[in-house]
Amino acid sequence: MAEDDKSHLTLRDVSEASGVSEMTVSRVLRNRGDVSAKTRARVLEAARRLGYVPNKIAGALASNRVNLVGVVIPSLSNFVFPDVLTEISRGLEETPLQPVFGTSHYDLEIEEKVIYEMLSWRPSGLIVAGLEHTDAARAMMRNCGVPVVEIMDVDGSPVDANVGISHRRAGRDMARTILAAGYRRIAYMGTVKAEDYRAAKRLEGFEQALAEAGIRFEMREHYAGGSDFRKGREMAEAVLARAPEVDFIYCSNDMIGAGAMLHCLEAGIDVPGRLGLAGFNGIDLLEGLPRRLTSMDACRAEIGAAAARIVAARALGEGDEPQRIEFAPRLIHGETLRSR
Amino acid sequence: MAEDDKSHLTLRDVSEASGVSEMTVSRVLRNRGDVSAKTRARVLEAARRLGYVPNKIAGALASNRVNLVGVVIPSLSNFVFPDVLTEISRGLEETPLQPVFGTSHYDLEIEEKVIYEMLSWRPSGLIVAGLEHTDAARAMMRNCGVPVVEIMDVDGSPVDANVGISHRRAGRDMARTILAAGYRRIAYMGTVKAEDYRAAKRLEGFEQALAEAGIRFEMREHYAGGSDFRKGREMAEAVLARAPEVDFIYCSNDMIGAGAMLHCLEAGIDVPGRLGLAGFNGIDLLEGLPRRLTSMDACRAEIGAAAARIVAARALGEGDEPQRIEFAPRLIHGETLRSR
DNA sequence: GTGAAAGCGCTAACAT
DNA sequence: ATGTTAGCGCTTTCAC
Repeated sequence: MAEDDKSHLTLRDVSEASGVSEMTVSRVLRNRGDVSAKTRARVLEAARRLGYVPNKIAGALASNRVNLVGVVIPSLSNFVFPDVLTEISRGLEETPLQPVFGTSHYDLEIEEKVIYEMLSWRPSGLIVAGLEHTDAARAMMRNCGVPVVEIMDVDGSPVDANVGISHRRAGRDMARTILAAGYRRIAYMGTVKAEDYRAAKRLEGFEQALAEAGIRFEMREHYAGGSDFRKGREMAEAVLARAPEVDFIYCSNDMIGAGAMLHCLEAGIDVPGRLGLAGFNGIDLLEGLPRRLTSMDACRAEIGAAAARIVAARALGEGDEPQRIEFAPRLIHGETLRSR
Repeated sequence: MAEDDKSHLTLRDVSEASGVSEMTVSRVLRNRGDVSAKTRARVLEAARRLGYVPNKIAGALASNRVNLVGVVIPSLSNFVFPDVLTEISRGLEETPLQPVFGTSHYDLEIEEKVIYEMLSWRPSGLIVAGLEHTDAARAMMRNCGVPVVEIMDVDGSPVDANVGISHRRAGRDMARTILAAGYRRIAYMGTVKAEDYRAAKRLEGFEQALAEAGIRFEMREHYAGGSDFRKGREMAEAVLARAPEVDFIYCSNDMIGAGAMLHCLEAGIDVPGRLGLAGFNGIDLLEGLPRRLTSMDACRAEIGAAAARIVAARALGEGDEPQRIEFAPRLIHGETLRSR
């Protein structure tokens, strides 16, 4: 392996190996312009033989085109976001665009840094979860010159395009459904994370609908950290111990909702007769639990797909997608809400 | 906003706005070399005022340094990988390196393309799940000139560094544990995906240990697609209908293991007395199910952290990490294996 | 159909 | 402590 000492092959190496000018080699490798079949074959053969991998850094600088789409989400350890990412990737598959992910850990300062990092690569577009950002982040997004889509949430003022659901409305609708089913003594179990703006909006909408019916939460139980079955169990137990009159627990997400359900079934509590339960997100992985949890679909697949379409359309100048899309969260009428 | 028509600000703009040479502006923005406090302040002020975002494409080309680490995994819709990603990110946090993710959908051809794409950005390192790759992919990784860490699995020949567990051994150990507990009529439930090499290796190790005890599977039930509770339930039901004598079901992952458990409990089957169950991965989100599933920890947090350390050490030329690490998968002795 | 020249926005290396 | 020069590896543009 007495190769040259330079760490990477360049177009020039392929040019020399094939006896074709750099320019034509470049054309062949990008499938651009007319190149005779013979030349093309010579070039491809040389490139393959050498194991040439084009340098996109140089290409991007020269062409001022970077086929990357930055995607900024709060976290990966939450069913919701991998789903959205998967859908965004799928939506970008038929385009030259490639998603690049970054996470903010539900921290707007970190989010600002991540957005800055992403923009410094001059991507063709940006997809960011949520409508809450630092002023600096908002300014960057406004001035970056590429399409920006804020996703998941529509309750607020987007910088540019926006695709999501109204979490306030999701909370309100769920409350009305629960009230219509006859439940009256309602408790809440949710995260304490003030930075989970969407959960907070759902709660707000929920409380508003309760207020309209002249009702207030019997109690609210908060938790920190990740969401799992165990936490849901423990919290449900605590709620029922402290407020045994409660006849419904509204949970900020499906994991703790499912945990609560497991606790209740084990404790011999009649669900949904004596106690109703609801979560949020419509996690289908949970199908197969003893009872199907009543929940609300966050439309994350649709949101990811739509965001990908909008970015692709704007970045590639094709089609013209609507720039504001609000999906209607669909109630998933499981078996933890009595149907009356 | 009658700004200039050029889409992005350059160093030159900041230079002109601050009356400092481009070079010094560059130094300030990178915290390199000595710059007087006064000049530094002037530059920073101008940069902030203009909203300048450096162009990393140009910087990378000029410096021949790209602080990106490519991470290639099969899928995001599988608990395992988000976990590993999170740990890799965390491990890279204190370094200038940034992870960039790509998924192969368990397809080696796609994996090859993703690796090619990643390498074309000239990253500082590469982390790839698994030891199975196309020849072309292997060649690229061997010649790319940056550290490559293959993770998750150690049963095979790595191109460069390697961190993982032996899935063959994991399967063998689990089989021995099960046999030691007195189970003899064993069935398998797992994916048909031939591309899930690690699951296949576990199965292989498991069968080998069975063979050593003169035992063969009573039956094997395969499924396609994602893993969820429902699938585990349905398959367990099918297994027990067709082979009622079975006293243990070994499941290729925790999700279907948990589904099987839920089915058995509901069907009034004594677990683990009449029937034992085991999965793989040690998914802690599942804690809180009616029974704790016996499983095996895949050490994914340790693997992610170690891979990050190796890449960082090699890319930044600090420390010297071992280049081959095999973790020992730890048995999680749940409540679905009788302890005798 | 092919090639030569210029330059993308930065940074390394060398002045001063 | 600050400035000048050259050039990273490609693509654009224009000439042939």
